[in-house]
Amino acid sequence: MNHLENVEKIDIDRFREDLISWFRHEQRSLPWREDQDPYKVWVSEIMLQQTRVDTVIPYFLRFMEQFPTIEALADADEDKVLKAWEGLGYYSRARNLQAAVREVKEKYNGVVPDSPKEIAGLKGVGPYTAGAILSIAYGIPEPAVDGNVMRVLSRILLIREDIAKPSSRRIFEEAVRKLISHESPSDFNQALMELGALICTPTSPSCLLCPVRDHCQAFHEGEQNNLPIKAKKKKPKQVRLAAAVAVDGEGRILIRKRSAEGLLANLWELPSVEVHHPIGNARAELEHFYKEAFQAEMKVGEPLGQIQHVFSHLIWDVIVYSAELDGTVAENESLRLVPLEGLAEFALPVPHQKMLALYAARV
DNA sequence: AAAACGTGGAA
DNA sequence: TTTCCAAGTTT
Repeated sequence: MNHLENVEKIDIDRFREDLISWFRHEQRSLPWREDQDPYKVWVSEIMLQQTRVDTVIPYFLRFMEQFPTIEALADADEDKVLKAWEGLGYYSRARNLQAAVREVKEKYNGVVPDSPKEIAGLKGVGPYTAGAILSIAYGIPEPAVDGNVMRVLSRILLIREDIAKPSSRRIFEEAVRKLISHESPSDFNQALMELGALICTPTSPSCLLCPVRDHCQAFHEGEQNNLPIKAKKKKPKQVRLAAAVAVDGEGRILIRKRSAEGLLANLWELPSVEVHHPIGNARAELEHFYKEAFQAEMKVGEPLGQIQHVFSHLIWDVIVYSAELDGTVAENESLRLVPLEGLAEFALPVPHQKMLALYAARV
């Protein structure tokens, strides 16, 4: 099936003009739109991956204040970068961004490269982000196909591919290559995304306000509410955990740094163990775990409460206990005893913030 | 190709 | 309450 045949039905010159003209009048004022600094464009694009604009804004402002340049970010401690990212989610974005910035500093003399090959080779920069930086920062006519663009073009071009499939992106990239303005690639790409965010929304698109309604084949067919086609995602898996807020004689809480790989990599946490359903003597399992992992003798007290946290692919149900450490625990790079007030210095993921809130409510 | 990888807000 | 999602990338 040739998905691009409908491109031929578009009056491309008028489409570009209607779209870009709308964008120039109606675009939102956003912090990363104040200039075209490739570093700022880059940081904003990474933060915006799978994340709402309103969520990103305060993080972006703080991040640019703390790490204003490629040099500043390259020279920062990873712990500081993760702390700045705390609460944003998908933390590998932060670690990959810093790794990539360090590569730009060393290999490209601190200048974000402007070739598709070089920029796509950077950690955390996939096909979307590469196209976004090239077009927005450098004015190069490359596709930047995100979820917005696939939704908008699936309607305008009446493309019935499942946009949840990895292979679909290629089809939309080919469409963009035919449609994109070579005079204003930045405005064109951003306009497609802005249209998706403001007008051509997932449910109940505002077709009556749409600047390119006349070009939209889904609107013409009355199909705008049936597109895009998108497969449902599967439900997250349930995981039951037991965690302890383990306090030593001086009121300090035992925290540890998570593994460098996988979920919440390199963030700090209250140590926890998975408890398997009916078996569970969670209290005994926790004491055993602390002894094995930290050589810590610990008396587990009463439950402080239970928290639930929903990730994209799993659900944590955590029973949280208070506990008292007997004697000393040897601190090291990834194991620390920290007073409650001192925890603000550490990057803790949201579920562990919730667990700590149960403890903080008692003291 | 499919699964891992976070979070908070909207429908 | 439940589902879906919001400017994706990596493995």
